[in-house]
Amino acid sequence: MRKILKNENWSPDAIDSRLLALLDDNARISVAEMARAVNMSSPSINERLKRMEELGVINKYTLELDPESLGYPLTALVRMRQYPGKLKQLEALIADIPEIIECDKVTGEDCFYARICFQSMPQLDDILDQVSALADTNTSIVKSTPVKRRNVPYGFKRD
Amino acid sequence: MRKILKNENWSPDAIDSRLLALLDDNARISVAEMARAVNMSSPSINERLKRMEELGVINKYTLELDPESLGYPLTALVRMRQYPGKLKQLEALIADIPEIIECDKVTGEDCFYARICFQSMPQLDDILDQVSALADTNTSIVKSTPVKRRNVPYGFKRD
DNA sequence: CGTGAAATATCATAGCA
DNA sequence: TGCTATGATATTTCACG
Repeated sequence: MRKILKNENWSPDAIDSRLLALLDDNARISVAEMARAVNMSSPSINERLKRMEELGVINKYTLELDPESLGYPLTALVRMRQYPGKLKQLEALIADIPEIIECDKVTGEDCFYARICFQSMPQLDDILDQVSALADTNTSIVKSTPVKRRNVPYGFKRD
Repeated sequence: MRKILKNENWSPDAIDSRLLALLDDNARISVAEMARAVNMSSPSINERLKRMEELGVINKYTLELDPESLGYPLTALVRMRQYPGKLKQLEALIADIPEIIECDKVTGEDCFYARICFQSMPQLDDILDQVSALADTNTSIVKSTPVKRRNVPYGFKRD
């Protein structure tokens, strides 16, 4: 599953799109079942998957875990702006806290946007205390999620 | 893979954690290979997976696609505050734009945080124009991603 | 790119510790 | 919860259009 080249001009055909949809829905579906779904042979499905993996279109097959079941019922979105000279330290701290499940460096006033999942308010407080030594923070608690994380559009071009 | 009950007190044991790690890394790994990795039989691994699926710990097996390969090299994080009386319309619009790959409703001044992937600046402009009819927006462009989206911690409790 | 067929590996279930 | 054994499926490779 190593990316062989940056393919600027690849685009899925109708079959690829359907395969991606099937895998998006359940990445453990068998090749045989996908083959049946699109009326093709298993070997050709296999080749298509290999191709998409090697092109880097498919980054990985993975799990979506339920945070609540694992004891993390709450999520916060935190904007951070590091204090002068603290950038490296802040990046290291962020990478080191497993409850920070995503962090982007952005343009504009706030430098980082982080997504933090937490078990209780005291735990969030503890994490924010650590971060506050290195950055100004602005925290919002997630009340609901109108759009759950989904993949980029992968339907074939019908322009 | 239907969630049977909200299990407040479940927590993975050492074997479960290793299985989750294997699946997190590659959700298409065979049951037999997992069994080998943890020195157990395939049927018992199968049962553990079923249990975690039914408990709702494992939400789904899915794909991680590479946005760039699919023509979406850019990401923006947008904070939105809807205009009076426009909440429902805004939520409908957000759900309808496939380039908005995630959206949370939060406490505080800004009501929504959205993640938008886009192909070009004109496309982002177009999307923001649509949103701007219903809400104030504040947009940041992602420059880099120090922590890529990862799952909640699932190592077994070693307190 | 696609296929069919055959060797190998895997999965699912039943029966039992 | 776990194991072994087994028949049914799935995967993968190959020669070929």
